[in-house]
Amino acid sequence: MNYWLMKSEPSVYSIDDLQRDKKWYWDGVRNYQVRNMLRDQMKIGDLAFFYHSNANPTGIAGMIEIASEAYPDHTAFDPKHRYYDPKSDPNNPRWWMVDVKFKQKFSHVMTLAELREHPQLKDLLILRKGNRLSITPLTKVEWQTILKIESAFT
DNA sequence: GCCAACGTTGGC
DNA sequence: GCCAACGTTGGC
Repeated sequence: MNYWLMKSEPSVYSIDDLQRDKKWYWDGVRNYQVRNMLRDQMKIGDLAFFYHSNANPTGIAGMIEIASEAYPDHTAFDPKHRYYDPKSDPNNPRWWMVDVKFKQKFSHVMTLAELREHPQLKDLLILRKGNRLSITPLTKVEWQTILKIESAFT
């Protein structure tokens, strides 16, 4: 069982969209480091926080579950799609995606400033300067700390 | 909108 | 293989 944090711009796809859809595919990963984690380490049943980036407010908006093994990201094959990549060959796909399921929407968006207040989260990758990976792993302690912060609001 | 940080591209 | 130029991410 692994724990993740997955970023999405809510203007593209938000926790509310996933709550409506129940289950969706996580497309658009176009970074090799993220691709490798998604393809090689993500397992069905892993849990992830859904993070809203480039938003107001930005922060953790809810919890989701990985619902499939990785499979080829078909949006890379579609010339009309915003995530099209001519270098991804259907016979040897460069980019991969997983399915995700809605679990829970947080009572509030947990901002970076709020996360920074907790010493247990000092090594959280998204708090590190310059970290731009759209998917990052969390330790179990980090995962539980964030859940505990959230539960204090409910 | 600004800009720091980082990834990718391509000339050499 | 180096590295400058360029593009993208994402907080603020």
